[in-house]
Amino acid sequence: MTTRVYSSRQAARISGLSPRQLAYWRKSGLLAPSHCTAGGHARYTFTDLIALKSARQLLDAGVSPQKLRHALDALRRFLPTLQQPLAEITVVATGDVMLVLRGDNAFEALSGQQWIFPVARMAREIRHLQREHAGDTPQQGELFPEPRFRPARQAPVTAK
Amino acid sequence: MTTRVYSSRQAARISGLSPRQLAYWRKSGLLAPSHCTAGGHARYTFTDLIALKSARQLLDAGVSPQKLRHALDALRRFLPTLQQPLAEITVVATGDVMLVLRGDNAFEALSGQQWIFPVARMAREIRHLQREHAGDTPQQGELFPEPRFRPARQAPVTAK
DNA sequence: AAACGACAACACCCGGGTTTTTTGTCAATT
DNA sequence: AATTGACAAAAAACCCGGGTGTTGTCGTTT
Repeated sequence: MTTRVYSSRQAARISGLSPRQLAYWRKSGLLAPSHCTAGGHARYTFTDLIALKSARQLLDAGVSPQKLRHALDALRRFLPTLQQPLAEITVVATGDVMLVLRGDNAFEALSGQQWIFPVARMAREIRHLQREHAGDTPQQGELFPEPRFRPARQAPVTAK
Repeated sequence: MTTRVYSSRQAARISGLSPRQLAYWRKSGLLAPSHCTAGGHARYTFTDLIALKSARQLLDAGVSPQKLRHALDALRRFLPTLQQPLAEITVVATGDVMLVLRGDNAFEALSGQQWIFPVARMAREIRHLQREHAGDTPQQGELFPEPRFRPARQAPVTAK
């Protein structure tokens, strides 16, 4: 099967990024195309496009380019098997953070190797403790009333 | 059923916090016991203990006391039905963020009502795109090898 | 025992100014 | 058509004090 590739202009149009950004990102190593022609022209694969699109979403979410860079550096360092991190994992982000999710666990992409803590385990623990001591916990009607928040900024992501 | 309560000393021992902290937190309104004796002595319920234990974990995760305070203020403001937020919801955190999780969604406890994003939906979307273009994505052996982090830094690579 | 008050040490947050990064525009080159 | 290089503007990170919040310790009080 022939692997369809895209020129920088096409990649820019599809991802919503400027050609200039693609060029700079390529040169600086932030997000380089998987291939290039003999003449040195970029050739983006579909996977690359996913990464670019994800990057765009992260930027829109308020993540600064520098943080994105650091996060990607960290990810590449941690998980060398990932070719194009943004295309292969799930990331949540606001302006301040980038979290990498995997199953029950989550860790922070930015500040390096620090694990968060196992979400589900904690939840299970608490639930268990609560069951043991049923009757102590004040009954709460709605545990979580559908909170309606204003559609502020959108946050993005990517997945494997 | 009699509701078992705990003295401040007991609460401190169980939660791993210092009595001094409990006293200050109580006085400052960060995390006050649900009841107290006629003489003004604290009486922590089991639910309170869960909140205290959770607070401790958050501190251990690098959340500063001030951020914890702000987050709790925010949560109490957003979700007034919650008596003891830390005991009734799931929170993940690193030093920089606190996320409140609920089903597929997540929002940030600190900076207010900003939604992060629908994890599952995005994941589905991307996966769908990839299926359409199957054959393009280079196959990766282990998608996610158990990562063990090394506390070392190294220079980022520049792409050709 | 527990709470309170006062003091001190320490960590953290906020604001302003400086330095670095990122991006746009415009040739020049391949 | 795409990349490169040079320059400038904009944006973000960084550094550094000063003020505030937290916590430990030690008496005193309830």
